[in-house]
Amino acid sequence: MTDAHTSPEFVTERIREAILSGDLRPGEKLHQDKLADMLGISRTPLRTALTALTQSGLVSYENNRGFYVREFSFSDVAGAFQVRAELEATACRLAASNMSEAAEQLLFELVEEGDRLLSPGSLSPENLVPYRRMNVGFHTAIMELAANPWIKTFVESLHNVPLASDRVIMWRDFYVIRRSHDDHHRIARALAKGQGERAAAIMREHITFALEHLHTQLEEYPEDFLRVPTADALSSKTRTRRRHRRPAA
Amino acid sequence: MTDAHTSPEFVTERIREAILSGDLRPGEKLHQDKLADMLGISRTPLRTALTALTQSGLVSYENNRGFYVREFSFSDVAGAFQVRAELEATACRLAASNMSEAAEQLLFELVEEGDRLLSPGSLSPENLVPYRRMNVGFHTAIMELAANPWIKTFVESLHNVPLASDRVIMWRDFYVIRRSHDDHHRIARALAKGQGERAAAIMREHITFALEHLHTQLEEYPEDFLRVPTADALSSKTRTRRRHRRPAA
DNA sequence: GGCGCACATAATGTATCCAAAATTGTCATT
DNA sequence: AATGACAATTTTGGATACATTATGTGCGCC
Repeated sequence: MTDAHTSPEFVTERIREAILSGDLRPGEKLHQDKLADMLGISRTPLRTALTALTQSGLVSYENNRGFYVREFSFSDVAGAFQVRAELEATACRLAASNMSEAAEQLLFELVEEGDRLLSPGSLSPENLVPYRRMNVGFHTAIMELAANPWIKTFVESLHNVPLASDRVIMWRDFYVIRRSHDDHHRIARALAKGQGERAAAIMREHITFALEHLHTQLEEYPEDFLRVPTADALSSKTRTRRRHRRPAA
Repeated sequence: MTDAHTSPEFVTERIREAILSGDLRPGEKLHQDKLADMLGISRTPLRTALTALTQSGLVSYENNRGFYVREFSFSDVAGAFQVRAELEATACRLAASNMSEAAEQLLFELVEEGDRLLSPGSLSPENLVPYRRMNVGFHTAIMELAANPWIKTFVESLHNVPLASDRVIMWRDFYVIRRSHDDHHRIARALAKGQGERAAAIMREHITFALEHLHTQLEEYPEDFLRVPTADALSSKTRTRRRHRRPAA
């Protein structure tokens, strides 16, 4: 079991994963009875999960017509990168004024961790998850140093936009990764020296380029991004709940 | 009546108003039974409203302990202004590339409307609401011209931070308003000429100054911001629903 | 007299039930 | 055969009942 304590919390995460991973397809109707059955809960907690997801933008809702997996256009994705670039650039600017010994050290440790993972000259599949963790950690650390909770909040919600999340990255071309991690180096150094504006500029470009690169990748290898939904990804491990049954007819 | 069609939508708005206006005080416990009774609905739609408000940040929630009106520190408010300044500045930069005849005209009409309202040399109380509408309209128009839905989404959610919303403004000093509206003039002109970077700079300062001014106002006239909750602001106009009652006690 | 445990109470969380709305399918009419 | 109205069915929305978790109180024990 995960450490989510109440079922809405739990199933929210579950459904979010299903949507981001493509198991639930954009536009698909989220049938309350069926979903509740699959997840082994009743409709009440499911509905709270769905309204939460609606607010966070992953799900759309129409009055008396129910919930649907929200569809994102490429322009939505592009917009998410644009805003993320600005927000994280701002985070750099702010973080520069809040640097401490400990903060500096944390950033450099993360960067070194990245160096270790990339040192073989390629990113092996088993290092992919650690690298992603390092990457998320680096960006998160800066947003926390910025000491402005809104930045982190909004960036997190942008990570809910399917292709804008860090789960899709460009592992095809090692040079791109290396260069991207080089940005991390420079950002860390700039922050350590209190060069907030410089760090911001590098960060803006760091993210802007990621969008550009995603765009070219999408055109060259579109199949990489069309996830085929696995059959019954949502069926719960717990026995499927026995539903109310009328005595007889 | 508002045009909210379903009861969660309706009561969400109702509770949001109550919180932003100060009728529900920061930190106050949101008792489900009592609130549902006051609003004349059952706990089910109330809970969906509360989870929605939780997601949008106005309400906090603890597992099995219920909902509370979220408390904001001044630093939260300041952070909201900071981020809003960046987001709306970005909106200007983007809008500059999307200007059309109609867009230009819309902005100038809004600015002229503001001129009319300020022409008496002071802002009379009955013009306060129209001026606020004009102001919101102006900022919204630019965000829409930016054609990046995330900006508008996030800025709207920042307006949920009590003192960061446009409902609190500095009507004490007419010169401040006049100068603020002068910013609108310059922003409109800059955008019309395609000077995105200039518009962005003005907008950033426009909002940054609003924070600074709020800060000084808070120190000088703190009583203006301590709203005394009206006795039973939430009791519904419709007859209060008769709740389940135990036989006797 | 203070601390802690146990029970009572109250409030939250979830399931079920009922009502209202929407969708679908059928039939009659043109 | 196509279209529109109407009925049947499905599905959602809301209310209530039930279960579970927190909390407050009192009693006993140390």
